[in-house]
Amino acid sequence: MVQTAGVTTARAAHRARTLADITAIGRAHLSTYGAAGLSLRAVARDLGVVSSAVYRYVPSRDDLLTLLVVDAYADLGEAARVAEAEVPRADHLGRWRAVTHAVRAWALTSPSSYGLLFGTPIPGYRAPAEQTTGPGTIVISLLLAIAADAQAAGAVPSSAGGGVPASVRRDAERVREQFGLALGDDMLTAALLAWVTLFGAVSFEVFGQYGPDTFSDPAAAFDVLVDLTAGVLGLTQPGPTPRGGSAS
Amino acid sequence: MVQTAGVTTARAAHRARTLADITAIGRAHLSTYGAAGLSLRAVARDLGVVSSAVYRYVPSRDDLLTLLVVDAYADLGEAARVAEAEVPRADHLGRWRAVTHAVRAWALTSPSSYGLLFGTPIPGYRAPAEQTTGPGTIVISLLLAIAADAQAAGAVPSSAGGGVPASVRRDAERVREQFGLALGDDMLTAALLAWVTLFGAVSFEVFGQYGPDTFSDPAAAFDVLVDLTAGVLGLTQPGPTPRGGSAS
DNA sequence: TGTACATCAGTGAACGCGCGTTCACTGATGTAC
DNA sequence: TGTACATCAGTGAACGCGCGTTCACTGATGTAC
Repeated sequence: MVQTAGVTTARAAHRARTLADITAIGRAHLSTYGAAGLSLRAVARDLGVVSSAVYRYVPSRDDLLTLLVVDAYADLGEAARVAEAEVPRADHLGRWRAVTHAVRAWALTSPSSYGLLFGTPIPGYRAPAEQTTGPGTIVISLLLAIAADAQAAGAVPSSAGGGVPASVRRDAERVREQFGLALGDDMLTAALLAWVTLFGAVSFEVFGQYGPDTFSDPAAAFDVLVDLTAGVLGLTQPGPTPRGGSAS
Repeated sequence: MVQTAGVTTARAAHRARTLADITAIGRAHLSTYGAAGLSLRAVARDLGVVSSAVYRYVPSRDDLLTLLVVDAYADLGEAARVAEAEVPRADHLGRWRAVTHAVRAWALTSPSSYGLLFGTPIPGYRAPAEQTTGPGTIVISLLLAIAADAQAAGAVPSSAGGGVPASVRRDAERVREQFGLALGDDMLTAALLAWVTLFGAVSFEVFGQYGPDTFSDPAAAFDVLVDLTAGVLGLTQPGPTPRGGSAS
């Protein structure tokens, strides 16, 4: 049985299970009716319970949405983390591919959850930052860590033709502090490009924005994009074990 | 007064105006209630008319959505076309910037229309391809035309590290035929990257996916991304008038 | 120019539906002594 | 181990609301002769 840590009464166990059921049903409804069509009454119906009963678990419809948002971020983050952890640390390109593939795979299996996180905002609903920033930050953290490791190993990113304007350099400084990573401005803007491209590509595919017959093999097209952005980052094939690569 | 071509009775003029009013109200409601919350009754109320009256103009709720989709695509396409037309033909980078800036500007002024086109699909609604493919294809056409001109003028795009797989090469061939443009595989994949990045960046900004304080000047960050992708395409500053650039 | 008929815009009532949320309640589970 | 009380899960009725769509209708506008 599912149990939370520590002492667990039958009541607490039941409560945890019911809450998990509600989340699961909510996620299913999300894909059928969309976020705007998510309804506590319909969830109650599927749970086999009278509509007012779910108010014992979820204070309001918007709180159910928040539950689903947090759940989705955690799911996505976990998928990316696990995939990335399986690749040798020194294989930066491999780690990069692992994260991007994990994001795409997760999005394709949970398109509506993906839409909840990265699609059109729901009018009248605002995800509470306190519960959201933690799990919502995992993927970008992984990407930036890889970029930092690659830079330390000597990777040279492309730089923007026009140079990096002052305002963006200041923003970059803040990001460096927030994540505690030593990343050059060029590497950071290259990582920004890669991040944006990753989610742009996944959105196009998941939301059906490519024409219906544009790609016979969307996975292959995705790989081309990933490799192109990896090139901008200066990531290369594993290469001979780098012992003590010189960082600038 | 607004008139359609040819003979126009007072009734026809009134009809055209009312239909335009319905579209305008629909667009406004889109931003307030979202696509899923768009309601014929609410539109009728704002139009100052009983709910059944709008059925004289729009056969159903979904048809109103289609009206808005087509309207939005046309609007976006027109904005991009006008902006691009103002730049000298030989200034490929300038044309590229014009299109990307126009897309971003349009999205920021009409976020909900942008969301309708490029956000989460609406469950149970599928835009009819016949009415949609024409106007929905303008932006990518403009971008590909610029890429083709740049290639003809000798621009050298970056190529993907792993090479372009066979399936994508076949897809590329189909795109070349569809648009009637002579574009190398590398240039085409670079254009794909740029296209995806453009809409990825705009979506992140319009949908509020960047953290709240990530960019003090989002326009500057956008420019960095555009310049980076322009670099991948091999676009450069205008340069001396190219008379008779050698195309392969 | 004048009349007779056809077309169309808008009305008002009705259909059957679903929604979020509150409230007083019953009965089961948990806890303190 | 046994009892008395507190906590909690779930019920059922009710509130007031909005929705899409259909239908028979009135009265104004357009057209053919």
